[in-house]
Amino acid sequence: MPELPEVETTRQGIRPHLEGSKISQVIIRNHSLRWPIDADLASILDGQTIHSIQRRAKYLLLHCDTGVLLIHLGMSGNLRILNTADNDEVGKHAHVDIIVDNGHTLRYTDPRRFGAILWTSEPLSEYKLLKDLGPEPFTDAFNADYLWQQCQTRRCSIKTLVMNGKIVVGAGNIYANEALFLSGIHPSTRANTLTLQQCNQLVRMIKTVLKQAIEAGGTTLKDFRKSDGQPGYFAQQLNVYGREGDDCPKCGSIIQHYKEAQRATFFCSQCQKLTSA
DNA sequence: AGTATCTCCTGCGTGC
DNA sequence: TGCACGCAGGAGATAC
Repeated sequence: MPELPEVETTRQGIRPHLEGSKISQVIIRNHSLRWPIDADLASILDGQTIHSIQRRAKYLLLHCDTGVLLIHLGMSGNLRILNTADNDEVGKHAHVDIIVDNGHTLRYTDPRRFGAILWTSEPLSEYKLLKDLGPEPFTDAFNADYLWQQCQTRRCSIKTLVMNGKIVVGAGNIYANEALFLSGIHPSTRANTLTLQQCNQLVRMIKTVLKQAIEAGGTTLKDFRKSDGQPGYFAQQLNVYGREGDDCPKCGSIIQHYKEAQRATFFCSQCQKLTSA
């Protein structure tokens, strides 16, 4: 399941093959993603140059001549770089091919179709899906004071808060679990009861765990593959996520599992005490 | 404004 | 072996 590290890994993988290239053909086999793909997308993109590929939250942004192509991988989306000449077998869920003039094809595959491919020619700062997003986790804007301020007016659990893209982007379920474990904070702790010191620790751990995951090439649980088809290796570094019943790597207690706001939540009851309800 | 719930979809694991 | 079923999950939409 692609979270920020997986999206960033994908960006780094596809960028060298696409930046500066010109789109020569777009094949859309299935328009039905989370939102329907623009019926005119193929003709809009035809002949445009991909100038740069950036990332905002979990959106990949392909800056073209007259606008930006936004790609979200959803739950099961995946981008691969293929050699156009190879004529690779088109899988059941290979919904879109973007063929460029340097011999490469960008193929979007997404079994669950929770992802999105959207076109916009308006400034990104005004684009609906991006304008209300919180800071990127690696920027200085995401710091202890900021998080603590955000916590003050909210009674939701700290795990829910951290996963809220309006607070900070990129901390999905896996990494929220991991960062809370490394911070020694119980996932159900009410946000407005966190101390500044806890916020400081949590901010540092979110940055740390996301950075380590990017360095490992992302987390491959079921279906994530990097753009070259290889899995990421961060799953081997997970302390609590998916490890219900295992020994806590810090203290040896048993890792617990429950649902917090509909999401699978893992923690160590010794290392992550609930300080207040 | 903040929070909880619903929703999209397919593949996989489980139990019979 | 096969089927029915439940579940996972990012994040926008919707209802309080």
